[in-house]
Amino acid sequence: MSSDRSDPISPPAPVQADVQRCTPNLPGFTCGLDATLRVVAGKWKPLILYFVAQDGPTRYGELRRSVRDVSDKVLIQQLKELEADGLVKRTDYKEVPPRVDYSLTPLGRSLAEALVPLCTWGTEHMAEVSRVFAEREGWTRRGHPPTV
Amino acid sequence: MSSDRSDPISPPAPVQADVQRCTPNLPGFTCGLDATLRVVAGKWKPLILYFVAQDGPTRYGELRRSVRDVSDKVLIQQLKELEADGLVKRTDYKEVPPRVDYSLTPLGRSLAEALVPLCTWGTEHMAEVSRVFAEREGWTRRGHPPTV
DNA sequence: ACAAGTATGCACCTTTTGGTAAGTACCCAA
DNA sequence: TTGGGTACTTACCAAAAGGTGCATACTTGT
Repeated sequence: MSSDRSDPISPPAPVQADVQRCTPNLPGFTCGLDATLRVVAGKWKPLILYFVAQDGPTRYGELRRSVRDVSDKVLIQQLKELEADGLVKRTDYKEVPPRVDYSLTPLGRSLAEALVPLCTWGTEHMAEVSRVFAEREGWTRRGHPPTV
Repeated sequence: MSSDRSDPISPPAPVQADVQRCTPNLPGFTCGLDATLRVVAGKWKPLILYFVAQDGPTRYGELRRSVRDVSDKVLIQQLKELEADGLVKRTDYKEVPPRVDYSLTPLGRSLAEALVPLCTWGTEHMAEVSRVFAEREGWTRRGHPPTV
């Protein structure tokens, strides 16, 4: 027991309290962040939300062309999940060459707003991140994402 | 050709301009959101960032116990990536029973702050999300995440 | 002496995710 | 008639992501 754990080198213990503690629980998740992550997990979901938030009701084909490099299968699939999670609303106009569009529900809109800081952060630190990524690997860890 | 595209059913065209448009480009990514997502992608990364942001320098074992259900392999791996991306700093005290701790770099701290709205959103809408998830599937799509 | 804790590394394997390509049913323009 | 566009669906696959379990080297507690 000789040693106290007081360290010779350790930093001045920042103790940042600016980031609030998550509120624990509810049936499924353990904290807010956890809940959010489950809903936005999916390669294109944040982008989709962002797109629709910007453009308002968006037709499938339009979305398809905007979210570059996404395949039909996956786009549809993610849209379905977003719909099932109550974030987007699908409107089928029952027209003869099919016409469908997607818009955000109030819930989806609020999530899109919560994504803004992430977008801002990325924009502000893109140079740094870019540099780090560049020296690390052979780029494009896998055909890289869209254009928003 | 008969039809103008004015729709019979469409909603009042919300046109939400509150969500700003992403600033296009830089070598690798296409927008800020894209850049951010690449860095925080990983099942436990946001949680790790959040944890360390709250607790300050955190020892490996401590983190391991906090981020429940994560395996050593993956935790280490994600920590390495976060370190390589300049978000966390690893400090090895070179002591004899190994002692190491992880803390956030300024960059990491700023990201953690950008995550706050997501945490808040999740907390506020946990009930809704929870309900939807509940009726959808056999719960725990895969042993569910941690406690933060 | 032996179990446990410390911070990893490594081999192997399963799950998840995403992608490709083709098909559907219907319309319009060339 | 052929070709293109609309909004999907399905079957089949490849790759990424994550998990399990064992090993290391050394110390402390029992």
